[in-house]
Amino acid sequence: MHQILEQHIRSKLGNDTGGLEEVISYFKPMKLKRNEYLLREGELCRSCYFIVSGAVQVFTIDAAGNETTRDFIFEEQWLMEINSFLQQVPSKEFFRSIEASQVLAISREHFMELSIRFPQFEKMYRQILELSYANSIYRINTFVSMDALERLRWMMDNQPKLFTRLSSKMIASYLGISAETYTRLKGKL
Amino acid sequence: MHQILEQHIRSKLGNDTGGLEEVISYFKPMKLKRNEYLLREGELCRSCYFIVSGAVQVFTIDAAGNETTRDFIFEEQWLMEINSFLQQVPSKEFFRSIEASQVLAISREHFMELSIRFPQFEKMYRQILELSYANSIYRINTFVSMDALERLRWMMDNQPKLFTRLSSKMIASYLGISAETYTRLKGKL
DNA sequence: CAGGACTCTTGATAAATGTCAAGACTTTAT
DNA sequence: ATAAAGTCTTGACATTTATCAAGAGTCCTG
Repeated sequence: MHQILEQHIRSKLGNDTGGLEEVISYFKPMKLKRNEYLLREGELCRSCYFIVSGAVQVFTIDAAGNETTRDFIFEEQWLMEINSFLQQVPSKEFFRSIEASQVLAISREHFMELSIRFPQFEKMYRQILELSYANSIYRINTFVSMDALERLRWMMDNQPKLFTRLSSKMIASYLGISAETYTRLKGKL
Repeated sequence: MHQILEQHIRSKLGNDTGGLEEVISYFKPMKLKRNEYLLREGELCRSCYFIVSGAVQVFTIDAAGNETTRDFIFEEQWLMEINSFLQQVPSKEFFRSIEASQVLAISREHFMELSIRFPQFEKMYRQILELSYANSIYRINTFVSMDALERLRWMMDNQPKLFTRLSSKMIASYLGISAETYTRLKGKL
């Protein structure tokens, strides 16, 4: 598992990766079955996760018990509840595996230490923030301006891989619509 | 104008602000009347902006000509179209002043230079990214899971200041609903 | 392999929201 | 000061989407 993380970091930073072995040594491997929780609402997000294989759903549950999905995290992607992780306040989100997954976890304390000791680690963190933020802006703009059918078309055009890994229920939850509406929209395409 | 930026940076970084005067000297002042554009869809975002006074609307226009607002940026907040700024690809968003505003602008080239030469500048940039990203996540989660009335209630509870500065049309655009629906929802509260 | 849980679909109906039109009012520009 | 443009509201109606219910198929799990 650590080798995949090493390759990932090299692909982000190129060859200027002094101390990479030590950095990687702080990541602890975890194995998840399907439907295991990495984080629940109300808990503190104490770790940053790198998904080596598998997939994790990031979602909230509203007062009526409905799940809505903010994002899916697949292999070679990073995962944290940034507000809870940075401010150590209760998480608003759940993280749950939707496939058997291999994960590398680094504690908040080690993460902060590495950010200070290895400027290249901080640089990579900043790059991940930039990418995540840019993606979240796309999500806001598509979601606020489009109706359900347009959002589905947008998803098919821009994130077709999601359809190969996710159940209809998951896709509906990501689109912010009921499973029934999703079934009906599929019929229109 | 530069003094306000200086205070802002000190409030973010504390006293470890070596080189602050040089950093600030790269910011060029601009004055905007109401309804002037800082950025249009299709253009490259060549600058990062610090709003000294006034307010700017960040919005997109869809195929039907409808405007939807991603965010409002007020005094002492930062503004950029991050994807266009970093990748130098065409912007998807418009930036337009909704009040007469004073703005400090730093070019992409100077921004990159300062990030390399002044680690404290990069640190502040990272803090702004973290905050912006965390805010965008709240926006996604509230928007995807709530209906229009719930979103209005959320906005009144969490961002009451917006109602003191913005027209009904602006608020409706931020909530992702028509102006007529906004009028009717107000009647329910 | 048998039962139970879950998924997907379809129908009927209700609720939410958009669109179009019109009028009163306010702001802006000349 | 006045005309033009924009804002806010209300009504009528159409469209979109949710909710509830039921059934067929699938997948776990003991």
